[in-house]
Amino acid sequence: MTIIGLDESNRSLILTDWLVINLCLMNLISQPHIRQRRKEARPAELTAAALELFVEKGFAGTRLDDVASRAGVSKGTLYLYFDSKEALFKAVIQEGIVPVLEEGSDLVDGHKGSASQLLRLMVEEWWPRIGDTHLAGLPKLMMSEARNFPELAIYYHDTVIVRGKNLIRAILKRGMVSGEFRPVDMETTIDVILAPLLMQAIWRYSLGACCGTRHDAKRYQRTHLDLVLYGLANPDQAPKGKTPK
Amino acid sequence: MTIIGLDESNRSLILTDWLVINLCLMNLISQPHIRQRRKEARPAELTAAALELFVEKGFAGTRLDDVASRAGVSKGTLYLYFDSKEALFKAVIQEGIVPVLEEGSDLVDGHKGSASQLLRLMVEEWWPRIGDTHLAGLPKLMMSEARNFPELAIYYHDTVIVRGKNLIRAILKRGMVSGEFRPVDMETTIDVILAPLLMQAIWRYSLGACCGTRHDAKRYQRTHLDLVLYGLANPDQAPKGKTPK
Amino acid sequence: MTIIGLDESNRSLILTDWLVINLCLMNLISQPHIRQRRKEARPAELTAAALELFVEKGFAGTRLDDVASRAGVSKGTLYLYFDSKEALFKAVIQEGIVPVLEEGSDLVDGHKGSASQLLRLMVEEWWPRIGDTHLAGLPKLMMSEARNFPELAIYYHDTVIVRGKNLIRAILKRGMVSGEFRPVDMETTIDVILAPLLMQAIWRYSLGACCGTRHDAKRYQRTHLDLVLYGLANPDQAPKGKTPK
Amino acid sequence: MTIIGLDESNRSLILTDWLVINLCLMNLISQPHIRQRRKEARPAELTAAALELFVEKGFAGTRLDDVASRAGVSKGTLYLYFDSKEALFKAVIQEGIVPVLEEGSDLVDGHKGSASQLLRLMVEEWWPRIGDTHLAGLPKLMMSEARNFPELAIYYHDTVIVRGKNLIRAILKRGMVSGEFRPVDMETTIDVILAPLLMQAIWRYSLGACCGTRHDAKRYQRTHLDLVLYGLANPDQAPKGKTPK
DNA sequence: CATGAATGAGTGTTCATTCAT
DNA sequence: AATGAATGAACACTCATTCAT
Repeated sequence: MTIIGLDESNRSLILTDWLVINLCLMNLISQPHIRQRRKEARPAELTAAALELFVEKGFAGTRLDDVASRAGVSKGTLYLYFDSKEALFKAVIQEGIVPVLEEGSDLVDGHKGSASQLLRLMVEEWWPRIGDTHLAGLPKLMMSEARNFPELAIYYHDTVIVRGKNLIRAILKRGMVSGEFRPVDMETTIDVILAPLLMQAIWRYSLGACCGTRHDAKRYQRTHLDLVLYGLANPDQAPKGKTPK
Repeated sequence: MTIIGLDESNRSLILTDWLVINLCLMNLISQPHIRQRRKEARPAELTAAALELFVEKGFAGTRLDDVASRAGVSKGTLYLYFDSKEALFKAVIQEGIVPVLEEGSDLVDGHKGSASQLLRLMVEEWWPRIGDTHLAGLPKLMMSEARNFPELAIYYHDTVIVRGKNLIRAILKRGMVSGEFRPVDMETTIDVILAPLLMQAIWRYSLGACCGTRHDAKRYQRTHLDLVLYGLANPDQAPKGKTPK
Repeated sequence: MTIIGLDESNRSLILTDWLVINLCLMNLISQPHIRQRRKEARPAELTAAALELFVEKGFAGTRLDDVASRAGVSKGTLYLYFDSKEALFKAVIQEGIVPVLEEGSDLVDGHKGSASQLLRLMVEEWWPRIGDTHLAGLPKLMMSEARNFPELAIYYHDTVIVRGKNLIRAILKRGMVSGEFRPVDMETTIDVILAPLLMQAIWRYSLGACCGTRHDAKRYQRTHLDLVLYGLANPDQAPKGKTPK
Repeated sequence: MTIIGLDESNRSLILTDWLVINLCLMNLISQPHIRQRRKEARPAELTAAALELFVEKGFAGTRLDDVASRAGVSKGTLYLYFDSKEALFKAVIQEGIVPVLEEGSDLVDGHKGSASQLLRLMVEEWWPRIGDTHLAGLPKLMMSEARNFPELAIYYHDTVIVRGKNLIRAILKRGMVSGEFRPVDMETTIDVILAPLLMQAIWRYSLGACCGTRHDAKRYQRTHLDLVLYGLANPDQAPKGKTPK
């Protein structure tokens, strides 16, 4: 196709042109720029397709044929970019977790208001940036496959979980220092606060996809925040009878 | 059976006869019992083995050979009791969910004290009865495989999830009626309260099994309860400055 | 069951009786006469069941489970009488071919009338004695499995085919000697005469069992005989314009 | 395709260019052709191998491993072309029955001579075209497996048997109309005439393959024709004392 | 004798991986 | 770079055979 386009604009090719062409063809038809652009997009297209299928069927239940055809390429092509199914899996995980936590960190560092406001901000931002994204499939995928890929699980843990918890820890610490939050057991509180967020993501890609009584994400988060902020509120300081903000 | 019939029709046997008979028949009778017991125990042994492996590796990743050998039988034997891998999976799920929710329901109905105490009781009982059991693998398994077995997911949802939520709903309703809990959005609150429990179980059989910074279940639950009860406490009623019990 | 019947008629058993009984039981409950009779019938019941199934599904396609349950026994019992599936198959063949050819031979030897009449008699007797019997399944079975059991095929060939051909040969010879039949190539004629009989049997247990436009066996045989006798009739001798008898 | 498009738009290429191109591309083009040819030939190679083995061992007794290795490929390759063992079986049957009956029909329609000659021609042609071919295994295979594949048996019946009988019927009708043949029962006569042909094919792939006293096909057919034509000859018309031709 | 639970070798089928083009 | 035909190891499932009872 490419070649046809190329020669359609050169109806009077002479021998030298042909030699050039042949040289190109001998390189197994080297790809012009349009292809080039796609070529760079390929890995991302493949991991995107793979993410969806891994999340849906699990690692072992996913066929590379399906991944390839969902990405619009042949199965062989997949192996140009990934050495094995496992390598693809790892790429899916690693690609999925890179970007977001940086922003969270910036958010925390740059924030000027109260810890409550910051926590609210974090939770509210989590939904559009992760929870409502395909990225939200990652937690479910990682939970499902952790024991089949322990090293990867550790990597995920250290890169995502630990850093996510760091964000919450920073907020809690700030709130407790300022007296806005009552003193609580730090580490377990972090887990308890995060659990509903994670469960929401996991649910969405598991039971929620089957027997979904439509889930109102916004309401769920509002309730979550409400409960957590109430639960953290320092009774000695906060004005009584008022919802903590 | 034959033997039983035989002694029922001979009521005039005296002790010595029985000794003779018993000695003679011992190797005809006693071993069948062992066999019998084994035969009846087999399905449970197999589903137990299967549960462990399904939870660990996922459905597709589990080899029936492994299930069989973990149960101490050959692969063929497995097929005496289950028609297919899928049938085994379904049996694992169904067998796992039968027993516990009844007790929960009784607990709620029979409780005399405050809603807070009841909620505390529920959460505290959940751990030894489910969370600390192999049954706790079920949520993780179901989350992982829901989309591969949608009908089963619906069954699980209706049988376990819905009924579990009913328990919490009953408690919340009681507390809100009595004024012990402040008014909150019922349905989402239920989910938010349950999420940390479920996450704890899921975690235990996923990332927790790999990168477990030893998880202190008791402390986690104490914090969870603390946060929830604080968060639900009715500020108009509860004595200020005091941790809700 | 047997035992129950036995002790129901002896409500006042004393010790010695019990010793006798126990001795019997130690022999693993020796079988009374009713059983005995069945015991002798067992092999025949089993081969009968096996014949049907082998004919229907072929050797490899037949499950011993099915054979046993069609004969009303358990699979283990089958192995009390036959060492292996192959042994059962051989028994089926051997049992099926024993009886009939003797009679044919007697028929030929004792016959006084014309060769035509004898041939007609043979063909007509073939139907009720073999063709309309389960035995007619044997040719189909043997054809199907000959190459899987060459030695058995040779045995069958020598025992059935050769002897069957001998019968026809004797008749043809007699007819040719007497001038009733015109001279023909003996050996191939025998085959050509037998072929429709065999095909009829084979058909019945193969395509005829599926897409049977109801097959009128009598008419088929009449036509066969008619064609053969016409075809063999000696034009120099037979009264012209008259159907040969 | 690319290459073709390329040269279509370059009509001014001269011979030398083409030589260059051909040399360069030779290893890009010529080998695909070989592949292509193989790829298209594969199904036929596979069904050919399968036919042999199915005829020899029966459907259930044939291992796909053997089919594949007889065709010179691996077992997996077989599944690129056939969905299942059963699909392969059906392909074997369907592929085997397509071609020959058309010719027979043409033969009958175009024939000018006597019905006897036509019948002789049909029978004589049958041997080199079918009887002496691997196709002759089909009847044996179909007989053996009819009851395991009833729908296929019906298809075979309607496509092969019925049409084969139509050919004979047409000949008989012609001969009876012309007075060449005496009046006989049409339908059963067809069967009786065909039976020796079919038996010959079946025999060849069953007992004949084991205990073959070498079978003289030509002589067998001559006798068959001789007997049939004598048997059909109209005594009112045919010159007496003369073998019908 | 009779049973049927247990076995494990064998086979149909799938699918990750390779490689010639 | 891309394809897809080919491979073969792996696994679900079957069934002839054994054996404890």
